[in-house]
Amino acid sequence: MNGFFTPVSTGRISTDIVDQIKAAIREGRLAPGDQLPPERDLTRQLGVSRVSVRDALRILEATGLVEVKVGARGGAFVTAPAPHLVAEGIADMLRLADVTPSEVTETRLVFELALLPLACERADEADLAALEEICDRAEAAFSAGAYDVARSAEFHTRLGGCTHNTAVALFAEVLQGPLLRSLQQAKRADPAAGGTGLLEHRALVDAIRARDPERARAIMAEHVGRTAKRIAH
Amino acid sequence: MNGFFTPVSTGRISTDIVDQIKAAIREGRLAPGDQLPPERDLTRQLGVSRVSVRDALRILEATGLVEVKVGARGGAFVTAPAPHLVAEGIADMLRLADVTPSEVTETRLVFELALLPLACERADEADLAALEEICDRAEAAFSAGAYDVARSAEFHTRLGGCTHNTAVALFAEVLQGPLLRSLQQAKRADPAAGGTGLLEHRALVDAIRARDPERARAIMAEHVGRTAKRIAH
DNA sequence: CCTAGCATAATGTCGTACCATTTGACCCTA
DNA sequence: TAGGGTCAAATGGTACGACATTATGCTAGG
Repeated sequence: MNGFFTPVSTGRISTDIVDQIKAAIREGRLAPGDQLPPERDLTRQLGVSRVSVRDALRILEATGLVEVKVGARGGAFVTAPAPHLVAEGIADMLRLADVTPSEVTETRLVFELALLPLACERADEADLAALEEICDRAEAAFSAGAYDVARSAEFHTRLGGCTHNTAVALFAEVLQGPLLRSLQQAKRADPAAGGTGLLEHRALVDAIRARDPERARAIMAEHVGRTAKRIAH
Repeated sequence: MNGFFTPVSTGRISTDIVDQIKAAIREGRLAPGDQLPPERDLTRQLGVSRVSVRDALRILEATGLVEVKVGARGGAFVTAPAPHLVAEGIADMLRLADVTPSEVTETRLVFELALLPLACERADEADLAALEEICDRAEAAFSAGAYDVARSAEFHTRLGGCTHNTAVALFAEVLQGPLLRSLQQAKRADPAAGGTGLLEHRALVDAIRARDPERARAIMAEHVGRTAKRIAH
């Protein structure tokens, strides 16, 4: 006699709508760039009120699955992926989880060391050129006294891109974000540290160009290791 | 709980509210478990309409920062971290980003290999016991023909916990989720593979108990490497 | 014929009022 | 004391209207 009745509806209408649209995306009925019907149309098609539709769109937007533009020819568009949104979400979570900056730095140490062999193997000329260019700009900024951790993060993020593995690149980027705030304070306390870091960035590019994972690992261990020491825990 | 929030001005109102509450959480004025004022109170405190407040709550909920309960004594509560929410978000994102399962597996390979030295160094008796216990249950399930990738994921997630680094553990967990679907298909194609995997899990625990990072790395490389091969890309 | 500027329509955003639903707390009775 | 019923607090949902923003097309003047 069990199992005769099934739950009639899952609590909230908006989550139903979200699930429907997510499913449509998963199954390829909606692809990035596609436009969803206007709110007022969805209201009619789904037989719900505009508020519910809006709620659903807010959720999808927060998840990074759609982007909403206002005005004529506006509306909800299925987005190409927006890594920075996920990065921010993870950052929020890390903060809530009472993750200490030193823990994040340790994670960086582990992860960036591990991806170096891949980077050495796969980096192409475009990658190397991009890294060099970042170094150039960073050094110019340093001379002008405008160097900050954001530039350093740019280098490390691009380094992740050298693996030509989207997932690795995404995580590399994510690991930069949460740190910026606490690092920015550390940097002010020790403004000279930036110069050494820049030299190491250069050396790192050379090691990758030479396809020498061991040398790259040694440099990176020193480089991020010093950052770890600079962070009081 | 009065006077916590100030009226808003620019852009989309809901995002302003989200930012205010996020800031309150970041600065510790709101901690996990705390309850936000009711929608209608926030409406008055912020000088906006319920629609905006609701939008903000939906966004915060989708981000995993608050949980909304209905009914008396209900309302919006700042949540303890909800890794599975972010994991799901990342899964969606990875799908959209055209990340192939083999790319995710490669990331796992890189990351899990790198965290082994930490795990070997820091695993305590409780960690080892937990891993053994997972192995026990997995083997029992295997004998009963009920072994699936979720059990394997459990082992790998707990392995991340052995580093005693919250951030590392979180990433290890997150990396399991997106794969489950595609792996489930692969497993069906080769049901015998599970047994070998279980033996390797045992061997891995032994290596960690012996504080032998090299042996652990060798086993893990073989273990995840075979998974990588099993995934067509 | 071409261009600047304005009118218009499409679309999301915000506000208000009202009713429905859920759920815990309290009280009342057997 | 146990059980159930009622109440109140809170979110969930609907309807309608007004406003803001933007692309497009039309018109008037050069």
